[in-house]
Amino acid sequence: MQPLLMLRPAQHEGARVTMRRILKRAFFDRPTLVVAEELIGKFLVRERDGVSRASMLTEVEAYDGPKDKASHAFWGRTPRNAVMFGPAGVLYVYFTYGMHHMLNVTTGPEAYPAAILIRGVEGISGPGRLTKALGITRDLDRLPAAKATGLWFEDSGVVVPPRAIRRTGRIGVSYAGPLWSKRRYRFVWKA
DNA sequence: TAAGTGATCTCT
DNA sequence: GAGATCACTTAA
Repeated sequence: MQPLLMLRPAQHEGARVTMRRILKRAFFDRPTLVVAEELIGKFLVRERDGVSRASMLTEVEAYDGPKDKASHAFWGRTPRNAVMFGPAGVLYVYFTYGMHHMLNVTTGPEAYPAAILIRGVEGISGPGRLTKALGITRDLDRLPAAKATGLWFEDSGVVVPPRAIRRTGRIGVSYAGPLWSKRRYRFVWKA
């Protein structure tokens, strides 16, 4: 049986008292690709009006370092992307295509620009649809991923076998050239 | 396959 | 301020 079917968000609600393990900054303060792969199978928890919803992560993309041509940080620090240059475990939410909010979480050490784009959770695929479904806007930009923020990451207890995670090139970044767009920086839980 | 939408950034 | 661009979605 697939782990995906063994523990669903609804069941997590009942198990939280003994299982809650919010991912701390130290989890994100590691190499971006490592964090990205380990995020698969973790919970993304969104709390609004006292109601929390946990969604299991199924798809993420890494944007790693100043040399990553597909990264917002490649052209240097700007007001928008400054948070990528800061400490790990901070939310980076930006608006694009005139209609979509994109949710990212920063990784790696201070001054090293990197973040992970949250592309999908169980039942929702596509980064724009995800933020719309969970009510994520730029109000959350620059805030730490923590309970006080209303958005955080949590260990689920699910162990995703490495062979269940497919690595592919990143989506929509062909402008960065084949070297960077084809790098296997996208992690997808192949259920 | 292309329209839609608006913030962001790079020029003037 | 103008113009180009954009880590996307949807309808066709």
